[in-house]
Amino acid sequence: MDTVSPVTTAATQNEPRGEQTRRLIVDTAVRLFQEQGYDKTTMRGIAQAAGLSVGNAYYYFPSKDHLVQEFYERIHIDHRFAAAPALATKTEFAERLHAVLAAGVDAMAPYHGFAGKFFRIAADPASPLSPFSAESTPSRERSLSLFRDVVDGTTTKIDPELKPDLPELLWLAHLGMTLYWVHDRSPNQTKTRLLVDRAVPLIDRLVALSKLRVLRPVTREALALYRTLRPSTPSPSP
Amino acid sequence: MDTVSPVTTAATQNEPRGEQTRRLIVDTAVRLFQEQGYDKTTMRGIAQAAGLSVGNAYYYFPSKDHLVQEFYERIHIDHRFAAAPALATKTEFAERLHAVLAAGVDAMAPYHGFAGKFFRIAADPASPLSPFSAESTPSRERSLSLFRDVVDGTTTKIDPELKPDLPELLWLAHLGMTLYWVHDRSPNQTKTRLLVDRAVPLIDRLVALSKLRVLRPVTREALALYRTLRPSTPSPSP
DNA sequence: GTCTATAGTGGGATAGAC
DNA sequence: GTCTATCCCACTATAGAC
Repeated sequence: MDTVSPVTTAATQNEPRGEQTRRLIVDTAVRLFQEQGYDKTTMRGIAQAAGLSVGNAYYYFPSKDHLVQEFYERIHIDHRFAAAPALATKTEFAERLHAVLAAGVDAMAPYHGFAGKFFRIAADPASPLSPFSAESTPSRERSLSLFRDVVDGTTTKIDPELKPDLPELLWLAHLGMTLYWVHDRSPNQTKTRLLVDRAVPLIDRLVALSKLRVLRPVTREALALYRTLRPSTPSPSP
Repeated sequence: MDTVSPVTTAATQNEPRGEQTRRLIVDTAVRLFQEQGYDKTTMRGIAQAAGLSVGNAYYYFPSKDHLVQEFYERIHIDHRFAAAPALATKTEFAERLHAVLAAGVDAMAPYHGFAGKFFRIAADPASPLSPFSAESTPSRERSLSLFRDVVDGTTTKIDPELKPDLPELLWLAHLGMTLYWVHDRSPNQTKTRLLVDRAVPLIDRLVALSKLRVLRPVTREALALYRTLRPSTPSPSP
């Protein structure tokens, strides 16, 4: 319901020179995006509100789109924060997964209003902001580690054939959930929350069933296919 | 390998006046997009190359983005065309589905170069070009009908509980395939084609297995969840 | 209803002085 | 690192020709 966000971007002590300016720009941008939406917030507006020149903003961020990447950062921090307690205490796979996904929805909630806009940006595979791009490897890696944590920290028995790929598969599921969330117009994103509540037990059951004799060949083939076709680590841009 | 495209946009006989201009604009735009990409093609450029004024282009298309919607149209026509023979002759579910998906990849192939750009546009849920928007209902409906055709025309026995939702599910799978295709940098989109070749038998087996006793509850729950959460028909914009 | 010409607005991005 | 000035382009407005 209310925000989980602990992201106060203070701590302005003993900092590399431009770091303060950088933060000032991001803070202002984030605020304006929330107040007026992505499109109506102009670079001029951001610069003015921050008491800087436009050129200066571009000194730190090569494009307006790049300011969006800062959201990923902040959302991820909130996400980890909100998921931490459950990851530290729960041991069952389903519980851990549910906690992380639900925490994800909570972390994103404050930005739902203009989520479509930054989703639009992320959707372009040529964009450095695509979740699959080389440039976003660090943030992707951080996000992935959450799901590694889900898998590694559980006492639930998991098919050893599936286990190595499971974190990445869950991360993709999380991406899918986000895709649904972006399109979810229900109040407070109730439908996405319902999706999490009901999809997690399903996934849990599927993971359990994957060892089943009748399903074994299908599981094997699906996994093999995934390994063949999964996006390879992108080479850094030239 | 080579293009299937039969879309010669001729047939310029006895046509409502503006229809020719409209087509001229689209043809020019498509050509320029292919030659120089979406971003580098300007409205000025399109107008000039077509021998028209900018204002005239805007008379027919409210925005540059709207020109992209014409692609969907053309791709769909090519798609139907390429899929038609198989749909008329094959009777097995897997064969029919494979034909339609493979035809889809072929139909999109000529535009892969800048697919990311028009995908970016479609990704914004607020955009009228989103595949889920009210404004694109006709094109979505046309696309859906292809998959209805796949299901209705098969002699393969399909679980009656699944059958009514299957076309929409396949359409979503097609969307997913497109998402993969957009990110597929392999030459001639080999990986997407491989995905189709290997995913279709998997889907086929899953559809067959869905009746299985052990799986029945999972199938039921998954379907129920899908029905609850699937995007409702969007209300027309105010 | 179709089309031209022209002038103007606003905003993303850049060059180059300081 | 910061600023000012400038460019380019999507898009709008308008006034009028066919």
